[in-house]
Amino acid sequence: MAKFKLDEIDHQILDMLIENTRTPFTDIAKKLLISAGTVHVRVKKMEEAGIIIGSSLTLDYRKLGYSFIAYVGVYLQNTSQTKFVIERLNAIPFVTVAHITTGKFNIFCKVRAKDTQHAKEIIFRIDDIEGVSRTETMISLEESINDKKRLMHDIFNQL
Amino acid sequence: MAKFKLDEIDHQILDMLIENTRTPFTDIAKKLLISAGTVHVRVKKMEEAGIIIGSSLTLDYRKLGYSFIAYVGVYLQNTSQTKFVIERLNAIPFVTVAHITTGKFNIFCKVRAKDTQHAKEIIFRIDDIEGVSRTETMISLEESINDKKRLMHDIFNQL
DNA sequence: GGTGAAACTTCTAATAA
DNA sequence: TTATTAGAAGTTTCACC
Repeated sequence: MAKFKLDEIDHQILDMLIENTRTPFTDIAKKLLISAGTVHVRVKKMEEAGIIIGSSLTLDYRKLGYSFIAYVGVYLQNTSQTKFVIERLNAIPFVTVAHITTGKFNIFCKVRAKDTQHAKEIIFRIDDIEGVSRTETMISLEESINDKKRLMHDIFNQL
Repeated sequence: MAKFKLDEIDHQILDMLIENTRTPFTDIAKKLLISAGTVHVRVKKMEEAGIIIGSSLTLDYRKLGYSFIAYVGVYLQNTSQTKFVIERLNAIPFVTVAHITTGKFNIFCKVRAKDTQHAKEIIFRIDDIEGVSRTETMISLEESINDKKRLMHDIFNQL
């Protein structure tokens, strides 16, 4: 995967858009002392380059009644079953993230649920997938850090 | 945390905006056979209710040279150190997520890095935090599932 | 609640520098 | 690459259902 070169202006534009996707280009232009047209052209280029994949809303799932987060480590009987198990995981509602991993677990996933009862149902469905030998659940008591914006800063402040 | 009641229209609006935050309200209105003003008012209400917290860009960090993802389980010497350790974690660049958890680990975090060398530096910084007894790293070989959009569907298709 | 239209703001593409 | 500009498009408000 090729590394794409962004300059300071691109960085600032991304910074403002990461904070709020709907920031008007005119506002960005004013702040960076460039024209709105330039902002438009640069954003378009970053989209074409595939740097900007898309945009999404951040919702408060707790307010929708979904306050429960757990990470579930999955042990497989055999790694050849990985692809199959991922497919099955993908079909289980409320499994929002899954990674194939090295280390302790073969697959590692994130579950969002209403409460412990609801989470139990989801985790049991994971346990029941053919090829899963056992799972280990880590319940989140608090999401203490979750900061996309800072990652951008970290990337740009690297030497 | 109170549960907020969203109707089918709100749901559809969120669905379209989760897919692309910049979807014009006029497009949404056309599709849902309501007026753009209504879309505007409903979005504003969801923002005021705190359901919509904000919006953010989705970037391809691999294209920026950051292809490495790892999850790090942190064991503490004593849970009373949790708050302190979280603060320290927050000061380490490229630690993008951290949860306080029950189960195996006391704290669980996600690291985004350039490569294994870079990741090593970050993980060593985590190991060095006072109060951390040891860590366990799970390297992501593949992010197989990561779907916010589906979560919304799951929530709305619940009985 | 919702609508439709007016007033206002922003976007976008073409042209020019 | 960037700036300007002007027409197109989108947003937001408001009087009225």
